[in-house]
Amino acid sequence: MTSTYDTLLARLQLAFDVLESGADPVLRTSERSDYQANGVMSLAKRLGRPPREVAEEIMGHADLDGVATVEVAGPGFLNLTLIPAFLERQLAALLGDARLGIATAPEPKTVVIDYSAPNVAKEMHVGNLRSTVIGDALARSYRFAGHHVVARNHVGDWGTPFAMLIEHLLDLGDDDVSLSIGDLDAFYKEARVKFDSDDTFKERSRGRVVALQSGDAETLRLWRIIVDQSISYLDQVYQDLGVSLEIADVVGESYYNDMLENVVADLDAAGLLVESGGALCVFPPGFTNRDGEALPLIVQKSDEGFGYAASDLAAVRDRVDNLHADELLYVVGVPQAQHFEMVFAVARLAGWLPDRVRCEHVTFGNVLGTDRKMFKSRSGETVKLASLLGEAIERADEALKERNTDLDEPARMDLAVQIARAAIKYADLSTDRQHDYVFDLERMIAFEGDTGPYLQYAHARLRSIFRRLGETWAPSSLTFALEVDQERHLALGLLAFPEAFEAALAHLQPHRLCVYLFDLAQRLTAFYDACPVLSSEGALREQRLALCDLAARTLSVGLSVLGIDAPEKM
RNA sequence: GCGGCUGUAGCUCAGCGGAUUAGAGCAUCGGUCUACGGAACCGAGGGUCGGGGGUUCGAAUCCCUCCAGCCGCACCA
Repeated sequence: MTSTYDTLLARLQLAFDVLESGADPVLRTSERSDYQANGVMSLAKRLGRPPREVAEEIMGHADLDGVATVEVAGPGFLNLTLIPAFLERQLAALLGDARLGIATAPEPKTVVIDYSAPNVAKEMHVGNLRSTVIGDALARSYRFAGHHVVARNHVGDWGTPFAMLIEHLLDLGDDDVSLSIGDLDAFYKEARVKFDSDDTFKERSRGRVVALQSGDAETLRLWRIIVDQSISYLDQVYQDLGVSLEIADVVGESYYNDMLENVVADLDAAGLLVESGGALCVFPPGFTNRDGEALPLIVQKSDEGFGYAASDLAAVRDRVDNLHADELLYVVGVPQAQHFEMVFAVARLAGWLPDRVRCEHVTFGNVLGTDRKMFKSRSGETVKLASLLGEAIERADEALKERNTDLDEPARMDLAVQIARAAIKYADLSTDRQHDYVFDLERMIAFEGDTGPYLQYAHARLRSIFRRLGETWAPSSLTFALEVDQERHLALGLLAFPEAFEAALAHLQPHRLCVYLFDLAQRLTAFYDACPVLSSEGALREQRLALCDLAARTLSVGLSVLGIDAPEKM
């Protein structure tokens, strides 16, 4: 089906084109009417004509028969009101559409999304939360839109830290490995302490780096042990969190080791490589350091080791050449902005990143505590993801107990997990990802307000209607006749799902979808209050059931695209 | 110093390709229904959109400047 928005846009576009080809109608949903087109204002300015006059003229050209009525409002807005028959027809089409009006991409793209990327040797902590949650929401959204998503979990699994860990493992003995690195964090910290305080240990580690990078068999065997252990731990965390990343998506720094020499050689052959202070660098134009001098991207360090710039460049090549990416997305914190700008610039210079490939650093802000400082535990340590989720589950479970639900223990625990994940993910996704946000478990897990659990509850309420219905209800071709304001208001909300979804995707801003879903939930509860469903009769009852069905499906799909569960009961 | 980001109701946030009375949630106060669905709904108060200047018929939104805070600026990723 063609979405309501697209239908209106197409017709307005024809009218705008008459005055200026390609002029954007700037069509938006409106509080004053159903939709409004603001594009007249800027068009009038370009044309040097009075806006109202331009608006009148466009109105004359616009063929909106049977779709909407238009009036010029204020200085020159076009306020559009859908004609009931059209609205009702769109609704009926929506009812029969499993995708709720969202089109499948006509030209599916291969989108490589780099996200999560924890350090393999450490336990996952809040610092990994946003990349993981946002990246997963984007991955799911792209998949739903019909694109081919390749998730890349670019874990830190190489270099000096690993040499250090290997030496530590040797000290402990590797016969009972699961025991010795059972607690990853402790293991890492022990190694770190030795590295910092023990010069012989440090020396051994240095030597071990060389052995690692040159592919020494025994070293690699030990490395494997640590990495495998860590990855299975990571996999558990992703499962607990309900994140779609799989073990196969883990393609860490180590993967690119064999490609690094070619990166250097090819940059050199392209005449881009410059030696500076013993390091091999590329100086992309436009980057300077604090003294105003050209800033290098260091590809190979003076000790001949490779920095992360080298592996990032190798990854670009691999993703473009071997994965045939049309889009590269890097969901990584904003502190790395300059690094990525430089990597992308160098990749473009080297011809590894053709113009046709969209390449974007998807940044995000920090997670803050309620004191507005970086989120830390009471004792000042970084908070582990597992304990964060654990606390959220506990709170959710307590809340469920209070509600005195008839759930048995395992079912209640299962539900608590779904609620906890929703609370944490929604809080992260519902504000503009570029801003910092305050992590306040109490607020985010509340069942009232703009929270994940509230949306889940809105969905569950709808599902309970169908449960109480007793019989199976299937959407059939209905004729709608929306007479109550709240019905119409809800219907308009349902019709607006495609543009909300597409805006979130186009701007890589999941919060736009969150804002939409919360608004829909509010329309829904207002409808609930005003319109009895089960106690109404005949065609009215069918119509209201259909609205409930659509709302439930919209919430369910919307949440699932964000990576949030929509339980049937709460 | 250079570059980037942030500053909107008591609190947490939307809105920022300029435009019709600046929105929401929480909190506060006041209501609603014989609550099949109620963890609901309705309403009210509360904002010189950090300050100042500019562009414009019109600025929270664009430009400049100042203030406050955060981040990055060559061999750790």
